[in-house]
Amino acid sequence: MSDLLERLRARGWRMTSQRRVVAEVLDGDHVHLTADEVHARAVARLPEISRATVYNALGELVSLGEVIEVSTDGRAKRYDPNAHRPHQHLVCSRCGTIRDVHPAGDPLTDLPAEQRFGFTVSAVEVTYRGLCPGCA
Amino acid sequence: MSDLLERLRARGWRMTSQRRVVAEVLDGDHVHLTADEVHARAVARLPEISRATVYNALGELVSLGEVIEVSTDGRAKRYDPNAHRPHQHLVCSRCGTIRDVHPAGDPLTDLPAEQRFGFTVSAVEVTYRGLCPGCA
DNA sequence: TCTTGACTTGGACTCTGTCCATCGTAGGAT
DNA sequence: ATCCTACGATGGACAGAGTCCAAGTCAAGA
Repeated sequence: MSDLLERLRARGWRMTSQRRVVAEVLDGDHVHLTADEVHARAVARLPEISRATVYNALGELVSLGEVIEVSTDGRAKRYDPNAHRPHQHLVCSRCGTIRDVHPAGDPLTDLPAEQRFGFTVSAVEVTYRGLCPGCA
Repeated sequence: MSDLLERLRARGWRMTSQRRVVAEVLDGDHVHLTADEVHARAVARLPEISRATVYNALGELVSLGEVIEVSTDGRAKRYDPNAHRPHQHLVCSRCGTIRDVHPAGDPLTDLPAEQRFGFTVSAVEVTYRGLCPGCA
């Protein structure tokens, strides 16, 4: 069904019912679930799936570049399946809602050479914080 | 001695030996210690100080706006006393070193209205990732 | 110096995530 | 269709980071 499952199979990812469920749970836009939330939704479809398996599958999806790990609050990491289009996050400070945003321009070039301290900069994470319409 | 202690006292922050030590440990530029690191350094000066007290003091310094909480790695939060000048962070992906950087321009204005989903955006966090000179 | 409310303590507890020995199974080989 | 086996799943113990609480202590104003 989903491209994600197709891509994973094509890359030789051994398919199990557990992995399929985890990948399916992560399908969609503006999805930013914690590992426990993924586990809870997976259990709804496959009651005996364990936490360790969910953590394993998430870790592999991240390694494969199919899912991005996001830590917006210093608590649980969240998993974002929108990995194929560079984007940033807009987070509500009250309720924690997260939206993906796509600003113009490349934030990487915003850091002038004299501010790089000799670092080789290869990525930028940007998090916009504020209140969502429901919490304002 | 430090402005920080003066400001805290002026704002009616009840001064104790424990709080003084925590504030002193956080003095300086490019300081980004975890709570446990702050505790370890505090213990060197005040052997009986407890972890809970360090957490309490750090939490209050953050509430007072004197220290910024930074989560760059999804592990322990780090505490940055450079709270009075807006800045961003440059993080080494290998060794974890953190530098404060001050790019030109206001990153808040980079997010166009049609990308705000009705949010009232009030802050931006930017983390540049790469390799430091020692790890490159 | 006294008093009192705020601060500190340390241990128990929660949450998030990792590790490991054992069991089960996907998928290639026959 | 069946068999094999290496890879994946399981769940319980463990670890790291942080919070909570009841009891004891102390800073600072009266």
